[in-house]
Amino acid sequence: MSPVSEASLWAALADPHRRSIVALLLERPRPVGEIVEACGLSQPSTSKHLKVLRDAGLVRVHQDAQRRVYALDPAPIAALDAWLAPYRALWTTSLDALGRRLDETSDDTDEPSAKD
Amino acid sequence: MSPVSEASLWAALADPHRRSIVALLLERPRPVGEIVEACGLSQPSTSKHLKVLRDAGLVRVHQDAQRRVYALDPAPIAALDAWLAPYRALWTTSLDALGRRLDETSDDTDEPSAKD
DNA sequence: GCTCAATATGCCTCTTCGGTTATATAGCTG
DNA sequence: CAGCTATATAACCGAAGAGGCATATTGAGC
Repeated sequence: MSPVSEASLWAALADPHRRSIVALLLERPRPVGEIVEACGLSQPSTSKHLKVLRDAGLVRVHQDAQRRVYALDPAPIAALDAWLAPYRALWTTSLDALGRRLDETSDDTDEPSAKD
Repeated sequence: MSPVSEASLWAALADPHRRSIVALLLERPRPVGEIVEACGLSQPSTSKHLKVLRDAGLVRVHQDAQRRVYALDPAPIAALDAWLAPYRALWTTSLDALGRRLDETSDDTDEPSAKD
């Protein structure tokens, strides 16, 4: 019944520009032109990103004359939240248990930091 | 705070195999061999995925003889949760406000619920 | 020190993805 | 209907990513 696969949801959000768009639409629905301007991308490129977001079910379109107004659809993000749920226990409930786990497995003072 | 870029976190989780690995490690820390078997991938490919996860800060390694035992690190996932926070309001607090928004912009009848 | 076991890396290929330019479509306006 | 505006789609290209095979590395055991 799920109209969109979780895979396409992750794939959609993997791109930083698309996350920006999603963030923009969190504030309020916007027509394409506005998104183009805000993102600094070309119009075709933006349209493609919007298509990916549409296919992932993350946004909905409302046609208003020649304008297409995009709005966020919360459902897929809620699905993300659901995916996250089992992990949330790691830093809320049993932080100590995990702490022990990491502790006994850390010999490695490595920091993968500063990649990007 | 987060030593690793959000971008690499998303990129890491964008791959379904890597999400599988993360899910495996949620149950318990595992050596590479076990992950290889569970994922059905080749050992080199698995090692590469593990490197990506390491670079994203999602996993930590504990060397045990020749074995490398990988364990989940909750911090980056907590960061994901933080990212999600502003959106969470969409389906918890102001569902009605958003409902109106979607309503007036709906040309498509959708169903929530989406698993992989 | 040699060999085996476990894991990581290098190299190569193939596909996917994101961006660009050019063009098509649809609605408005005169 | 002509022309303009707003957006989508197509064709193309270069870059990145994921998988496979072969090989390097490292620790253990004899």
